[in-house]
Amino acid sequence: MVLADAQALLAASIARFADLTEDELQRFVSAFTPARFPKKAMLLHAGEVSDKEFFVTAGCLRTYMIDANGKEVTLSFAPEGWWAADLASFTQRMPSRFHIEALEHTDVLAIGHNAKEELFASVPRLERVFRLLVQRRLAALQDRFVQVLSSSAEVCYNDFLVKYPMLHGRIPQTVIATYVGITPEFLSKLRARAVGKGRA
Amino acid sequence: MVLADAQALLAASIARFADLTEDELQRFVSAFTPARFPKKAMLLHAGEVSDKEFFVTAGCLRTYMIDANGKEVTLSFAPEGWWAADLASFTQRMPSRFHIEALEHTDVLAIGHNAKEELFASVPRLERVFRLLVQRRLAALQDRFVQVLSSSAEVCYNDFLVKYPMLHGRIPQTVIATYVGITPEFLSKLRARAVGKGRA
DNA sequence: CGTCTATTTGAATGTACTCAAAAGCGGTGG
DNA sequence: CCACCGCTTTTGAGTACATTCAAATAGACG
Repeated sequence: MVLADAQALLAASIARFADLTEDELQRFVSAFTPARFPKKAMLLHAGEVSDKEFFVTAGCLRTYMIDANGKEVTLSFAPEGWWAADLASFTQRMPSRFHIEALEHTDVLAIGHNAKEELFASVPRLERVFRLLVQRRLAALQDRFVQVLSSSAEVCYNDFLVKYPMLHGRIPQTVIATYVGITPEFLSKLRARAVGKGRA
Repeated sequence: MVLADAQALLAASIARFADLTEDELQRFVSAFTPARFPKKAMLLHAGEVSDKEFFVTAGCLRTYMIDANGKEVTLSFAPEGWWAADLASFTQRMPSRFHIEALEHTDVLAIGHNAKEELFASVPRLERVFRLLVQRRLAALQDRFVQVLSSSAEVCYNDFLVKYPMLHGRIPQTVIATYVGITPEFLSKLRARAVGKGRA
């Protein structure tokens, strides 16, 4: 993807939240630095203090953690047009509990802590934009949380398919299982059952 | 609780996030209106557009929803010093998916949508403070989410006890069960087992 | 006390897990 | 071109965790 296209995607994703002037949008976009990562690259290791927020313009990132039993738990995927970051670590300068990994060859626009603070100083209205963005993420996580707490594995898996249709066939089932919160073996059995019921 | 004490609690809870002047703090606190609710009062019904954010100064609120199968799922409790609100509904003016209920006779300081916007206009730095507050809530929910997805019911219940020690004995077990994500019967069995292991 | 609701207990069932092994699939070298 | 390797996915048997439904018991409140 050409850099200008990536920047346009970023600008579009933020423009929904506030009426920014051309100049403000320009300053916003140019605060980000492009970067690309090969498949399996680790963009953040648990224990590090995160200094980047990533906006994905191509490929896909995964944010996950290792639980007390050594099992991976996937918090979210970030395909094109989505954000990935450990905000707690980024904002509060504390060690991250999450890993961020490239599931594919992935292009991002990244912004560091200092650049973000300077951006806020330069365009104070963005403070509000980012608050709204974080609130959306909170609302989205609330949804997912309530669903996991109240639904069967089958429902959660179907929800993954609906929520991330663009990831169909791009992600190994072992990884999807860590998102749904089940074992890969059981996910395989769910899929077999779904085929029997007439779904591909 | 005397109003002044309640306001002091609110001021203290916000002062951790930014160095505000006396004047700013004063404007912040006086944007809130005190209110009190009897046990079982509904502060917000799902389907309504939420127009209040609540800061609890005495008693306890519960934020929950009814899932597709008609079961209650508790997102969070808000005892003294905690916040309760459906931010998605409040910010985006959309129908709430959550109910907010008083589990006890509860005193709050409440702020409506207009008052909050005026407050932001009057003290722009608060925009940042609220962003940080929301980020904390997001981080807290991430923790809880990962735990629910990766831990047994027993671990989740113990975590409730650790997280909300001040609620010990104040909340019916049927409600705690909706927080942990299990049936009240099974929670009872967990407790029986814990007693056998030597815990009260 | 009696009534209402909350909690506990028990038996049968279902959902998802573990462990083990087999099958599929893409790449690589002979 | 195919035989083999390593990795992912599937299948199966046995087990553990949690649920449902039903009934007994305990607490709270008038």
